[in-house]
Amino acid sequence: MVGLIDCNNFYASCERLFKPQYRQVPIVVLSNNDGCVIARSEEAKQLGIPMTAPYFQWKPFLEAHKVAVFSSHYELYGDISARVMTNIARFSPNMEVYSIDECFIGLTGFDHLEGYVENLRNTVIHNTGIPISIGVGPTKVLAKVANKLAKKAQGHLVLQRPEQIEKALSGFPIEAVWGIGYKHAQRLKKIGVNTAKDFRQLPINWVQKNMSVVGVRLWRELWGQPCLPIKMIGDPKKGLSTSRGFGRTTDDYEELKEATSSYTARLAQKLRREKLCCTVLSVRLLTNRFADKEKQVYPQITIPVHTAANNTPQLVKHTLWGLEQIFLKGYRYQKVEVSAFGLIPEEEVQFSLFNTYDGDRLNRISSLMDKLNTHYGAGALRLCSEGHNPKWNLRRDFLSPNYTTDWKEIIKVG
DNA sequence: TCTGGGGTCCTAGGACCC
DNA sequence: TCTGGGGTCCTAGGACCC
Repeated sequence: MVGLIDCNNFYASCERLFKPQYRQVPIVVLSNNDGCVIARSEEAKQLGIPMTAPYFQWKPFLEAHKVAVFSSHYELYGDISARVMTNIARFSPNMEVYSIDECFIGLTGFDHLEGYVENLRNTVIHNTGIPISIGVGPTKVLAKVANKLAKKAQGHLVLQRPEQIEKALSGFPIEAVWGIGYKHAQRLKKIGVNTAKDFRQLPINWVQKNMSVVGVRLWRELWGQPCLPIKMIGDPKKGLSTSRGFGRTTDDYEELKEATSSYTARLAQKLRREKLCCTVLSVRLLTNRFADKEKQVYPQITIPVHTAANNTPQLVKHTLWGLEQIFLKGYRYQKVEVSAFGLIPEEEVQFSLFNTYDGDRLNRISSLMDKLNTHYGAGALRLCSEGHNPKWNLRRDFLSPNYTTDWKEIIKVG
């Protein structure tokens, strides 16, 4: 048996944790750049605010209904997440942290599951203040189903007996099944498949043909045959990327250069934090997909890095070269995306036969920059090519304090 | 003016090899 | 007249997730 635990309205719950005055009020949390709504408290959902509602469009509504608005604050959420996961870990030897607010636990061989998960739930809520829900089933996909149903019930649900599972699936909308996205849901509904039970009744050949092995695994999992194991050790990262909309569009090459430099610097920093070097970089420009009258282009380039690196100056040199190759005049761009692939641990870097750059020196410069930026604040020291006063710094107008990760901002009582 | 950002996995098709 | 077959690697694109 598998349990899926997730935090209810996680970001909103985190914001609420240290602000009792927001316990009963609707809360929304915005994406980077305060672009759109990515988390809502129960009260905000009741008001009918949809996920990814653009903030600028919904601002009047939010104000009218006195909805508390927060910018996303990943330092805080990451820290609270770690607390929740540490608490859960004590309840199973087998745990996969699936995302910042979700994890699977192995429960095979456990007795009295109902009571066990109820106790788990109460303990986590008591120790962290974050509300959670638990669903248990014979497979991951069924645990997901149970979890969704648990939210509507008393916070935990165990699906075990076949007739119990069948009943749950017969009322479970196909688009709510984990792994069925918008496209597949549309296609399935067209042929009369509206629930998880309907999907399970489809001939497996049809599923294989139309939805590949991914669909087949899903189908089997719904029949209680585990195809998705609990992964205790995360796979090594395949890639890292930094991408961000400008909050407007631009056709100015110099500005795109600054944005590319600045995003590459962030990417390099992320690599260094993870002690990884990359052997491949990619740069992509994107026009504004919402401007349907304008011509859309998404030019992209993949750039080899001959000696794996993670120092800022060298990576910037590569991405700026890439930008030069793909830049098309006459379009208004809305976003730059810089990614790193072919990641290898710093200590395993092989030097290229044709190595011509002074890696050591550049690495020392980068680590010095990291130190100074940690001390004086992000962006205190940066490359000239990042520009003087970048207009694409994150907009975070509604940021809450670093309650748990900065002594200066610790909450005061009394 | 404004519409997230960071990931994963799978497939098809092309290039290349012997 | 005939124009292999089996393999690998890479890339682009699609679909999905939180």
